[in-house]
Amino acid sequence: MTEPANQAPADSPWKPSGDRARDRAMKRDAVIRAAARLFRERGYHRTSLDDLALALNVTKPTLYRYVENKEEILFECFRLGVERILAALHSPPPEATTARERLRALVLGYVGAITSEFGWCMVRAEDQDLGPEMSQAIKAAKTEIDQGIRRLVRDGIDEGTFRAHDPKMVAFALAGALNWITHWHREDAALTPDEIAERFFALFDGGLSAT
Amino acid sequence: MTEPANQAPADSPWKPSGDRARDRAMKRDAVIRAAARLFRERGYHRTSLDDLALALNVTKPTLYRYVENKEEILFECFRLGVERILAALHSPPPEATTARERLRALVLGYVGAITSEFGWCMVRAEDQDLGPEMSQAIKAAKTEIDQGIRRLVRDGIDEGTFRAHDPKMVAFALAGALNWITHWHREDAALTPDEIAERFFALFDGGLSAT
DNA sequence: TAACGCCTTTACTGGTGAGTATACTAGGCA
DNA sequence: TGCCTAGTATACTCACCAGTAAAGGCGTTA
Repeated sequence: MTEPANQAPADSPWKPSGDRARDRAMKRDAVIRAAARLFRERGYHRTSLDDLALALNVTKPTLYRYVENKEEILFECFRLGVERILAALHSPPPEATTARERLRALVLGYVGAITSEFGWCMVRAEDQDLGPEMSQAIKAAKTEIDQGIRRLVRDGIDEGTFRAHDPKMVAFALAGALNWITHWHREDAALTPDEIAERFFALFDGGLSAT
Repeated sequence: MTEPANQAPADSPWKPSGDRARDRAMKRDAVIRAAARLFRERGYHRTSLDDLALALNVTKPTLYRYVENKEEILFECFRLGVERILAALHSPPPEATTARERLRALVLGYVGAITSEFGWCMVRAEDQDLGPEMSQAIKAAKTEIDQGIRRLVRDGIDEGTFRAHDPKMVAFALAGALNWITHWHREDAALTPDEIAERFFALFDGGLSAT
């Protein structure tokens, strides 16, 4: 997730003092996180860079030292959120051997990501707001997640753990239910992410499990 | 849904010829529908009223004869979509007696509404884009739907038809899965709305049903 | 034909917000 | 001491867009 703090060749006389590079990275990170929070509160289009700068106690031109443009901020928010989901998908805990257990691990990780400050950006960010390359990257990540869920469902059916449902519809339904959490979790945070995940899993598990 | 065509007192000499009033209503309707399609394609903020006017072969000031402002257009799109869902919720077919059957009817109606041209507006329209009264109305409608689903689930549990799940979480999961359809149905319209509804219902029914 | 009202257009205003040119400040280094 | 660089601020430009003022057709009615 975080890049190595120092990208200059080690022997370069220009090597920044290290503190500086770390400062820069931290500041950039603060920009992204503050933006994620504002986007979640007000939406992308209703958040101006002046608003964002104000929230960080700086002015707009300062932001541009850490970030190319507004699009890049949105994209980074998206990326940071989605990476957590991909991690949950591709690195299930070693004790999760059956498809059912791997699905449970995925749901736990997914809910964690979606309830993070980046959840909104992952779900509500519209591809339209991004240039073609970034939009493409987002679409690819979403496809990867979708295919991963479908495969999990298919594996479960092959194993005999799950009833024969249409994997595509199950994947869509599950992703939808999970993504929708961003719409209600802020106002209604009665449950912790893990509690939500367990209940969602129980519901879908009941719908999938054989007998 | 449609107002009486003529709101002037019947004895008024100003009574419009009837055709005129019908024309007006049809034109207004065309504005709303065209807007719904554009919003779905490009998003609300990326659709200018000039775009909308162009799509209708008129110019922007013309739109303002049929509509107060851009907000009202969005609100109407939302309203038209949500009314279908409320209808499905409050007027289940008479043969649907058990909670399970009423839930199935709701899912069918919900999917129909969400796959309509107004689906996008219902789901993606951000309250933030609307003034306080309209935003309030939208929130009220959403709450009504949410409470309706919860009650349906609770009824099913009371009847013994459904297993004991947390009704709130079930309602959130179901609404999320259904709302999410807008995100994939346009590009992936391999199934008809009714087919989608049946599969979604089967999945949730499996998750809910006692044994 | 004349007069009225409805619909539409052309041509504007005003505000907002992304992005930038330029100048100022402070710390590291000679 | 004086220079260089990173970081910041002030003060803009430029485009876009919601909404409007004013005037030009056009059908209907008298």
